[in-house]
Parts: sequence; structure tokens; C-alpha cells
Amino acid sequence: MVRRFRGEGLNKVDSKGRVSIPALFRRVIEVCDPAWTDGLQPELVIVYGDSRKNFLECYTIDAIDEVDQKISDLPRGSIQRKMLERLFHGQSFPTSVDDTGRLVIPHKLREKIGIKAEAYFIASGDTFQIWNPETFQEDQDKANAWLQSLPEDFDPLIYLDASDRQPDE
Amino acid sequence: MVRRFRGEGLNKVDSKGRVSIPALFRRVIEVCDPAWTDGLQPELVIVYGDSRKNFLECYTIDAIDEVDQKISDLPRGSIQRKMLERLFHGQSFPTSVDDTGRLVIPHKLREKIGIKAEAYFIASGDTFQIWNPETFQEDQDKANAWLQSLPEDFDPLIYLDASDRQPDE
DNA sequence: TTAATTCCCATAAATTCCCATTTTTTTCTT
DNA sequence: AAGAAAAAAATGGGAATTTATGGGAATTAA
Repeated sequence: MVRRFRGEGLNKVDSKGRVSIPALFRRVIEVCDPAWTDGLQPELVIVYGDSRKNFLECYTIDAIDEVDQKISDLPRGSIQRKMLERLFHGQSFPTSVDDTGRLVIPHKLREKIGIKAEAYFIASGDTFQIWNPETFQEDQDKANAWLQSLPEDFDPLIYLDASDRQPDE
Repeated sequence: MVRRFRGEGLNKVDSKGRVSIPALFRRVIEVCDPAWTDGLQPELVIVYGDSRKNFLECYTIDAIDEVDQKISDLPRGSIQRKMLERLFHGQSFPTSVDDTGRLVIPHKLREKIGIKAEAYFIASGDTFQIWNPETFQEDQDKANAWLQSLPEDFDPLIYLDASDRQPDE
């Protein structure tokens, strides 16, 4: 059974890089860490290497284990494997939620996505993302503009059914 | 259970060739050395013989044991075995992490990968690599350029799912 | 004995731990 | 349904610990 993240949140980042994780997210992080038990600090992995993405992507232990497994199934020496190893093993940061429900985002990572005093959290399936609030808003504005351009009666849910069909159908 | 390296780091190399190993890596090196116990200096092996690679590859004791086992399973006298023995037994350097968390990279090895004042560390599954920072950056720039050349919505993760399918599907 | 390597100690900066407040949300009571 | 009480979540600050790094003395190798 896969627990999924759901929801969003905006929290303060202090001078040490500490930021509270939305409480709802914490429950998922705990459940998806096989080693976690009450009282322990549940672990997670922040992936930050994709130069085209201006947010941090946070994986639960279960989610990252699944990725690791798939990587190890790729042929040794292949360019794809090398790239994914670099991204998920190299350009990632293993960390844990402390007993006050916070995470420390290292200076380098805050810098990468331009986080200053606040961080915006948003669920994305079995991962969640951390954004600079302004950057996220811009991205959201673009998404809204695109929606506006669609016919009045268009329903995005149509895409759900599309995934059942062949690409060229 | 296999502990994996994760993360990256840039540390100074002093005139004696000493360099701090990223703290997160040290935990893995310790756990993966069967002989290690608190207070001892955990061991590891640096493999440097592959002339096509311009970085040093560092193996934990567990990881190198696994390689040794596989080598000894190869037919005696085979060219493959001879080659791997030369690489992993001959062109490798067993060493340990000192009590301040540092490693000494011998002059010859620093020379090989062009390390001067700084060394760049990056995790790669059950090993980690040591690069000259500039060399790594060039390699990374190439990877990024390749990423940039891909369609806006391309996600490298697509490769992960590829492993579920038949090669020619 | 010269050079290189190892051991030992020292320190500044960064990170973690611990505890205290404030805010928000939920529950209880009337 | 309103207000009070309790619980949970978010936040702030200082102390203690860990990291990264530098330098010199002691030891070993050439």
C-alpha cells in the first residue's frame, strides 16, 4: 500500500535553515520509513540535482528505495544509469525530521531554489516539493493562464482517461 | 542490508595530501567494515587503475569483498580474471579514515586525477568517487547541456520505468 | 639525515540538541 | 454556538557537539 502526500503549506525558515514540515506530510514520512517507530526521527531524502527544476523534491524512504532498485536494474556503465546515479545518489541529501517536526535545509540547497525567509510545500504523489513561494506563484500563474486559454467547458479530468489509451490513439 | 552512500561534498586538500571525508560518508564506511568498532579507524580501498576514468573510486570493505568473491569465481587463467585482478588487487590502495575523519591521498593518486587544493566527493551507490573539482564540473556541464537539449517536459525518471519493459518495446 | 608519513593537539565554523514560547486547532462545557 | 480548556503545531534561542582544517612533534622510510 502506498501512502501519498496531499496538501500544501507555507512555513517560516529560520537563520539555521530550519523549517517545520506540514504535519500532514509528517504522518506520511513516518509510515513510509520502514525503520521508523514512535520516538525515532523518520528519515527522508531531498533530491536537488536536476538543473531544470527550481524546487527541491523530497522522497520517503520507501519511494527512494524503489528508485534505487530500478537504478540497479539498469545496465552497469550505461549513460542512463550514470546520470540517474549522479542525480539520485550524488545530488541528494539524506536527512530526517527532528522531534519538533522540523527539517534543516542546508545553505547550498536554500541557495539553489532561492529560499529566504519562507518555504512553500506542495504534495506531488509519493513525493513532495519545496519551493520559494514567489517562484511557485509564478509557476502557478502560468498554469492558470494555460487553463484560461482552454474552452469554457474543458475538464482537465479528460487526461486521466487518456492514460489508458495508446499514445497515438 | 546494504548501506549506500548518498550526497556530495567539496573539501580542502592540504600539503600532506590530507582531506576530510564528508561526515555522511564516514558513517557508511564504518558500518560497512566488519572489523570496525567505535574508536577504531574504519578501512576502505581506493581503486585507481582504470585509465579511462579520471576519478578515484572508493570501496567499503563489504563492497570490495563482494568484488573479490566474484573475481575468485572466474576461471583461473582467464583474461577476464587476470584483468580484474590487476585492477582491483594491483591497482588499488587500502587505507583507513583517521580519527579526525580524514584520508591521506598519496601523491601518485593525486597526480593521476589532477587534484591540487580541493577534492570533490560524490556518492555512487555502494562506492563513492573523488574528483578534481574542475574536471567534475566539466563532466557535469556536459550532462546538463544534454538535459537542456531535451524537450521541456522530459523527465530523466522515464529511464527508470524503461527497466520494466522489454528493451525493444 | 632528508624527506615523507603518522600521530597528536588546537580552533573556528557549522550543526545538532534541548528547552521555552507562541499560535493554531481541536475538544469540552455550558 | 460561544467561550474556555486542552492538545498539537510552529517557532525561537542558547548550549553542547561535530566537522573541517591547520600546524608541529614524533616516527618511519629511503
